[in-house]
Amino acid sequence: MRYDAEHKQRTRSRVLKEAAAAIRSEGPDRIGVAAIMGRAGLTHGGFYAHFASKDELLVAAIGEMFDTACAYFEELSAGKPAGEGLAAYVAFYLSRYHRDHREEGCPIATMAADLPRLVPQARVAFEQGAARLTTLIAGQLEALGRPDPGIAAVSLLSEMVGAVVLARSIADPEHSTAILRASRQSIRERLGLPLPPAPPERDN
Amino acid sequence: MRYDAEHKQRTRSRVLKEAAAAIRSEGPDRIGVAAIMGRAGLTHGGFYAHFASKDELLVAAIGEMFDTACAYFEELSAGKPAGEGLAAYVAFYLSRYHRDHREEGCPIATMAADLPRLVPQARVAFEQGAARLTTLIAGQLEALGRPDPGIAAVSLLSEMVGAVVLARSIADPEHSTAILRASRQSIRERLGLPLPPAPPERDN
DNA sequence: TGTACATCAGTGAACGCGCGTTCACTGATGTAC
DNA sequence: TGTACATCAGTGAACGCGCGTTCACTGATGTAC
Repeated sequence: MRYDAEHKQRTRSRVLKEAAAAIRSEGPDRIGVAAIMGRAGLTHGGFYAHFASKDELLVAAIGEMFDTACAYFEELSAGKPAGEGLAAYVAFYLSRYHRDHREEGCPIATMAADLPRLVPQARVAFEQGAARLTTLIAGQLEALGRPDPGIAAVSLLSEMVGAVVLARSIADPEHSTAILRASRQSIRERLGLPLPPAPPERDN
Repeated sequence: MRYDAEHKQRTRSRVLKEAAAAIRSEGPDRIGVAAIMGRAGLTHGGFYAHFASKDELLVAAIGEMFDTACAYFEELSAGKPAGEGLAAYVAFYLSRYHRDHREEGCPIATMAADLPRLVPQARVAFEQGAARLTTLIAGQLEALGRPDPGIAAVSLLSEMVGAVVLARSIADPEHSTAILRASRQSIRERLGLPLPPAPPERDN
C-alpha cells in the first residue's frame, strides 16, 4: 500500500464531516458531490472510492450529525448533578449561536422537514439518531424525577425544535431572539430547571 | 381577445394552487416547472405567460399557502366564543390528518426549514404570512385574557410546529401519534383550552 | 346572420447548464529483492 | 542501502440526464364589417 493503513479512513471521515456541515447549511438537494469534495480539498472523481452514491453519503452524514449532537449532550452533562446538563443543553439549543449555525446544529431542527422527501434509508438513520438523542434527554428528566420521562423528552424536544425553526425563518434579529427567549422561559418554568451556566466557548 | 377576460386569471390561480400543494409535498427543489404545469393540465411552455421564473412562482405560492391557512383559521373560529376556535385549530394542527397531508398543511411546519436556503423574496413572503397567522392566534389568546398574547402565540406555534415536524419524521405510526397526543395535552393544560369538537370533515 | 381577420393562451421542440456518475490515467509511496 | 516494481487514492475529462428557460408556431375564439 502506498499510504499508511488509516489514510483512506481519515479521508473518508473528513469528507463525511464536510458533508454533514454542507448538507445542513445548503440542504441535501442544493449541495453537490463536487462541492463537498472541494470543501474536503479533493476533486469530485475520488468520491466513489469512499461512497457508492450521493444517497449513501447522505445516510452516513445523518449518522455523523447525530453522533456529534449526542456527544455534545454528553459532554455538557458529564459529571454534573441531574438537571444541570439538561439546563445547559436547553440553553445551547435555544441560543442565538445555535440559531445562526445551522451547519453544526441539531439535525432535527435542520433536517426533519426534509425527511419525508428523502430515501427510506435516510429516514431510518434519522429516526435512530433522534431516538438516541431523545433517550439522553429522557435520562436526565428521569434523574430529575419527572414522571413519563420519555414523553416529556419528546415534548421538550418539540418545543425546542419548533422555536429554533421559527427563529431561523425570521429575518428581524430582535423578533427572532424574542422567540428563543420566550421558549427558554416557558421551558424553564415547565421543567423547573436551574439557570444554566453559559455554555462553554459559545456566546449566547 | 379569444377567451373571456378572466380566463387567464383562472388558469394562473389553478397553477398557483397546484404549485402550493406540490411544493409542500415534494419540496421546492424537487418539484419541477413541467410537473406543476402537468398537474394543472397544461404543458410546461405556457408557464412563462403567467410567471417570470420559478422563483416568482415560489414567492406567489408561499402567499397562497398562508392565504389558505389563515382562511381556515378564521373559518374555524367564526362566530364562536373566544378560545373555542383556537381549540379547534390546535386540534386540527396536532391531528393525524395534518401530519399525513403536508400538501395542504400549515406552511410553517412544512417549509420553515427550507427558508434559509431560498431567495430573499421568499423569506419576505413567508415572514408576512407567518405574521398574519400569528396575529390571528394572538387575537384569540387576547380574547381569552392571556397576558402577552403575542409572545404566547409564538410559543404556542413553536410547540405545534415542532410536534408536527417531529411526528412527520417518524415512520412508526404509534410513536408518531403519541408525540401529537402529548403535545395536545401539554398545550391544553398550559392554555386551559376547552376540549374541542371534532374538526369538520377531518378525522382526528 | 355570415365571413375574414386579429389576438394571444397554450404547445412542444430545442437550448444550455449543472449534476451524479464513470473511467482511463497518474504519481506518491510501500514492498521485494 | 539502493533500485525496480506494484498498489491504489486521487485526478480530471467525458457521459447522459433532467431541469429552467426560450421561442416559433397553432388554433380556438372574439371582433369588425
